[in-house]
Amino acid sequence: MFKELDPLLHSQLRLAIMSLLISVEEADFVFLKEKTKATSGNLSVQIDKLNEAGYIKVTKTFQGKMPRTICNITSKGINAFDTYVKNLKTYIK
Amino acid sequence: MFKELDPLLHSQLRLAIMSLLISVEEADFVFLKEKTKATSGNLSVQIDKLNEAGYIKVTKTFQGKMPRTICNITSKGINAFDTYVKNLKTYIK
DNA sequence: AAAATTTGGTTTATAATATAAACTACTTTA
DNA sequence: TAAAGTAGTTTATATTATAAACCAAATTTT
Repeated sequence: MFKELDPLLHSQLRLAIMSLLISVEEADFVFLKEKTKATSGNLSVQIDKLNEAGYIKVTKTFQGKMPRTICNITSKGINAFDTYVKNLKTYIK
Repeated sequence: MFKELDPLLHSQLRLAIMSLLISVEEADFVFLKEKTKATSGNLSVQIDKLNEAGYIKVTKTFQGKMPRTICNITSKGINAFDTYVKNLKTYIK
């Protein structure tokens, strides 16, 4: 019947982040913030959660003198996203 | 870009309830409980929320001597569900 | 016919989550 | 050098989801 929905992905902002990362393979904090229209605080927290779950990889560098946070999706993340979408379809079909 | 997801529908259990009601047009508490595998308490609360939003109509009757709670989806509910699905696709496409 | 169990729920307490607001540290501009 | 901007993080709070406890009536068991 209905499949379980990964609670980590069943969140509007985290899903948006993953959706972006799956298509671009690399995005920084500013880019994600613009695209998702999220506040910095919310974005920061949700990036952390995805990172801790191993769904994305976060690299903190400096662009000249300014900090820069780069995110990439991992294969684990791609997998989780695909499964989430598959399971979601049991609800909306 | 990404469309807003109705928070009332972006919940695993409420989405499952709506998904069921959209296909059967009438279901009682026991049926919904079986199909969703939810606990009674959780189901009771979520039915209330959908009812208060006007997404479903709840009718409490008696089946012989036992109480029976019947739920139907409303046209407002059908609309909200359709919009939710449409908006969701901006994330998973 | 009591006692125990089941049915069909509701209410309440608690844990988890999302989000905004406040803050930090540094840089650039006036 | 003071004000404003950038790129975030931390913390506090409001919301949500969920489970546990409860209730009233019906049914079954002993």
